[in-house]
Amino acid sequence: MNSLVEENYLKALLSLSNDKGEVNVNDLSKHLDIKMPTVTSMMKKLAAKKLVHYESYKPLRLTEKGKKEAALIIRKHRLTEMYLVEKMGFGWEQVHNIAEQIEHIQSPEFFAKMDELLGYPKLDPHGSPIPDKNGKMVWKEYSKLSECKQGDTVKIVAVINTSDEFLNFLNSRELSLGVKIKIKSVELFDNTMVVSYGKHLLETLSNMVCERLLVEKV
Amino acid sequence: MNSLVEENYLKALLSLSNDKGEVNVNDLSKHLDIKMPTVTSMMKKLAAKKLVHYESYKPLRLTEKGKKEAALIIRKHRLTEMYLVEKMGFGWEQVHNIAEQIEHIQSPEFFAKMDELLGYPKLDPHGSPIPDKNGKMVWKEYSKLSECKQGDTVKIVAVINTSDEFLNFLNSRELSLGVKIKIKSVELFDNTMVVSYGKHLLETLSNMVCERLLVEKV
DNA sequence: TAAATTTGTTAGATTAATCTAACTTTATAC
DNA sequence: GTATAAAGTTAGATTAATCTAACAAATTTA
Ligand SMILES: [Mn+2]
Ligand SMILES: [Mn+2]
Ligand SMILES: [Mn+2]
Ligand SMILES: [Mn+2]
Repeated sequence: MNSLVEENYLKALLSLSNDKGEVNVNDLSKHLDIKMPTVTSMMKKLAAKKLVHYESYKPLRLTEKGKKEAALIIRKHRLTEMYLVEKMGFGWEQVHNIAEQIEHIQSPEFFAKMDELLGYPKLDPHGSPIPDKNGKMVWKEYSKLSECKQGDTVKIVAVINTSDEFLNFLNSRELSLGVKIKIKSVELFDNTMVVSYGKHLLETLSNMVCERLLVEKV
Repeated sequence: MNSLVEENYLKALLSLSNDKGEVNVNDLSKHLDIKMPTVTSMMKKLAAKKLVHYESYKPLRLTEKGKKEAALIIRKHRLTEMYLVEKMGFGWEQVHNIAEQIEHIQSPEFFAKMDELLGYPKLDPHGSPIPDKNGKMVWKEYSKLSECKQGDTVKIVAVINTSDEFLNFLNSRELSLGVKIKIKSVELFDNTMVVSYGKHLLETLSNMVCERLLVEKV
C-alpha cells in the first residue's frame, strides 16, 4: 500500500509526463512545492517499489505499474468529482479540493457504489476521461478553441484548467460543457475571439481563455 | 488544525471518558493499540494545545475545547454513516470503516451538504445521536434489552456495539432499529431471553446480545 | 570552448509519530 | 505494612517526510 504522500507524487508524475513519458525532477519539485532533494529521495523510494524508473541525472519515468496506480487514483478523483456534481448538487468549480482528499480513501466498495449510482460515467464534470478499473484512460482528439477559425461552429467538450478562478469566469459568462459556440471573428494581433452562443450574441474571449477550452466541430 | 492522528486520539478520549470525564492512559493505549509511552507523549502535546488536562500519574480529561473538537469529528463520522446508508444504499454493517476515513475530510461544505440532503438527521444508522454544529450531543435515556423483564414489549432504538460481526448477526435474525420485541421468558441461570418479533415467534437471544441492544418501552 | 547558469545529488538536520528498555509511582495482595 | 503487580514516565532509537547547505553534472550563453 502506498502512503497518501506517495500517491500524490504518482499522480503528479502522470500529469507532468510529456509524450515520451518523461518528467524532470525540477518540474515535479515546482508542481508539488517540495524541494528537489526531497523529490530525489522520494524517487529512489518509488524506484525501490518498482513504480518509477530512476537513473541519476536522467528524466524520471513511471513504470507500467506506476502508471496504473496513478491512473487508479485519478479514477477515484474523477468519479468523486462526478458524484459531487451529479448526486450532491455541487458546482463544477467546487469539487476539486474535496476530490483531492477523497481520492485517498481506501474502500473499493465505496468507489464501486459511486460508479454504479452514476451509471458508469466515462467523463468527469470537466470533460476529462475517467480511467477504467484497469487504469486505462483515453483522451478523445479534441481541438483547442484557440485553434479554430472564423466561421467555425464548435461545442465545448472539456476544460484544460480547472482552477476556481477559470471555472467561475466561465460560469459568469454562462459557458459550460455542451455549449455551442460560433466564431464571429479572430483578432490577428492577439488572437482574441469574438463569439456568439445561446443568449450571448457578442462575447469577446481572450486567447488565454480560448487556449483552455477544448471543443469539437459540430 | 489537528492532524489525523491527533483527531483519532481526541475521538478515543471522548468515547472512553467515564461519568467523571476521566480516561486512563492504559485504557487509551489499549483502545488505540499504541504503546503507553507514545500515548503519554501525545497527551503532553494535546495538553500544550489546550485540548487535554494532563498531570503526571493522574487520569486524563478532555478540556471543553477538546470535547467540542472530538464531538465535531463524531458528527462527521455519523453524518457520513447516515449518508452512506440513506443515500448510497450501504448496509449498516458496511459503513463504519468508510466513515472512519471520511470523518477526517476537511470541508465544511461537504458535510453541510450531506446534512442538508439528509434533512438534518438527529440519529445515525446505529441509533447513536449526531452531535450538532456546536458539538452538543445528547443520548436519550434508553434501557438495555438485558435490563427488561418477562412480559415487556419494547422497540429496538440503538445498538451499542457496531462491529461487523454483531451487525451481521442482527441482520441474520432480521433484527434492526424499530423492531418491536416481546419478551416471552428470561432464563435465570444465564439471563438468556426467549423473545418474539415479526415473523420470529420464538428466538433465543444470549445475554451478550441483550446487553448490546438499547430499547424503549412501547 | 570556457564561463555562467540551471538542474540534480549528497550529507546532515528537523519534526511527527512510533517503538523498546529501564525506571518510578500508584494500587493490590498478602 | 511490606511485597508484588500494574500503571505511568523517561530516555533514547527508528521511520517517513521534509528542509538547508554544499557539491556535482548538464546545459546554455557568450
Ligand atoms: Mn480535479
Ligand atoms: Mn476534473
Ligand atoms: Mn461508526
Ligand atoms: Mn454509528
